[in-house]
Amino acid sequence: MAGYPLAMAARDLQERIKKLIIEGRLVSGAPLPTEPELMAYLGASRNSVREALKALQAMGIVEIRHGYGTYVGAMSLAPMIEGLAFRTVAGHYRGEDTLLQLLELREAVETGLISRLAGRLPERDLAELDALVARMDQQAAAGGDGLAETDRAFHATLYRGLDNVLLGEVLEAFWDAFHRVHTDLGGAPQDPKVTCRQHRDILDAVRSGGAIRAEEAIREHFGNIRARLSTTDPQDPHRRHNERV
Amino acid sequence: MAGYPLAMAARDLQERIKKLIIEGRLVSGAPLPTEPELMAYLGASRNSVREALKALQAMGIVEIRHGYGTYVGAMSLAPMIEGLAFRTVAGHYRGEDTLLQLLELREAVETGLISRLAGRLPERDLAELDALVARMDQQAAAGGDGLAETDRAFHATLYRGLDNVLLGEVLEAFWDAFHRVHTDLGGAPQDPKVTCRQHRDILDAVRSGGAIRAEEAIREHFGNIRARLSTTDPQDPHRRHNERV
DNA sequence: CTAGCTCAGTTGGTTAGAGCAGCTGACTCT
DNA sequence: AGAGTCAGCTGCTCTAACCAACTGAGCTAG
Repeated sequence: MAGYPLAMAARDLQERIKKLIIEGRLVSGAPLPTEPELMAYLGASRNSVREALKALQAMGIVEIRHGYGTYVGAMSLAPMIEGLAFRTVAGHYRGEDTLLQLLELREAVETGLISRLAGRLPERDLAELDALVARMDQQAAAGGDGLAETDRAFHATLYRGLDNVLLGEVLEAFWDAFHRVHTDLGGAPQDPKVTCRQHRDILDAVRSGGAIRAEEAIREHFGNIRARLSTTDPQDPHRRHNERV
Repeated sequence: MAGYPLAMAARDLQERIKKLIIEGRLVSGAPLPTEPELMAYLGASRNSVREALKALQAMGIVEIRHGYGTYVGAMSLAPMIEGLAFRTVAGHYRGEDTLLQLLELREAVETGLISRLAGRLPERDLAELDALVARMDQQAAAGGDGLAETDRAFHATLYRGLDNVLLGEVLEAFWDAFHRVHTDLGGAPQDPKVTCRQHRDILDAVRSGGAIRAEEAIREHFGNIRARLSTTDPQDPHRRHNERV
């Protein structure tokens, strides 16, 4: 309609919108043109524009707010979590050990990284970790509410010391994906007390500076989760099925 | 239209299609219902169904082939590469050191993992790595064509020894994202000879079993790439701009 | 004068129907 | 029997209309 090759629109539309963001140096949250404006600019129908936006939204590149506008997305790793989670669940229901694989991925990466942290964490982070373990204790003593969130925070805070935002996000994404699939599949929750003690062990090891001891602490932690996994992972994963995928 | 809540269609459509895959135990490549069939099954218009499919396609969950049908996707980490690459490019053009961050992510993870491989790789893999380094030598002597692909294969083969398919895919995804962004941004290619020697060093270290030496070899390799990065990363990244992304 | 409500206008969400484009497989003509 | 053709599936794009969510200006009541 506007002098374009008249074929293969969809794929290109996404690229052109991306280009718009790149070349405009747009930061997350910056407003994008409205749908009618995009139609004019891209020379495509409303429909095609919307399909492109939907795809970009799925990748976290744009954010669409009904009745408000379209904006540059947060570009978090949320889509990656989504993808990993689905992939894991789908594989699981076909009888593959994908959840275990995901756990091993976390274990491999975290054991590899923990030794670089031993004895190198600033007091400020250590104090924060202390507080988190303390809270964990409380939550474990009570029903165990909110324990997962504290666990997440612990790992996040731990690897913040590596001083790489991206790395931190990736690890959080792995944690999220695992946790989400685990609960969606109705996996058995950990024993709060054991989990708590293991986190304290990790913190102690990192504080005292022993790289090898830290690695062992992490490995034991994951070993515990893994044990729980296999006890509740019968051949027929049909048992329970949540709405969320 | 078909007795459904009459609101909030789009988001749910994706979930329902996912559910279709999960509950059908569909493997990658299995055919999905056609658009008209999905319209009937989901009780939504063509347009909404297509938007949902587009989003799922962007996540690698379905694959759409024009004139042929819709199929369950490969669920590879390709979307994650896409997302990472865009995020990196966008940040770069806003003056952030995202490419360096991505490289450091790779370095952190790979240095963490290499020690677990030292002395543990089966002879079969070592031989394959030998062949790859040899090919690298050839390609370095010639113009340097195909060197990148060999580099990729080297890293992929190396971490195959960790015996976790998912981990291997994640590392490959990081490699792909970095390589793609680096070339798209017109970064300076490595010195083929240096790269070649460093890969041989890594292989030697892994073969001889020295965990620490292996780590050092990896670190030196990445240090080299990093040095190249900073020499060609002026304050104004405007210099060149590719079509892709 | 201000606090709160209302409503018009903007933005995205959904539907409908028509026609275009790529692929397959059976049918036909040589 | 083989090769070309065409009917029919498939997904792709467009147009046009209406629905639904949100904002903000303006009005009303206190």
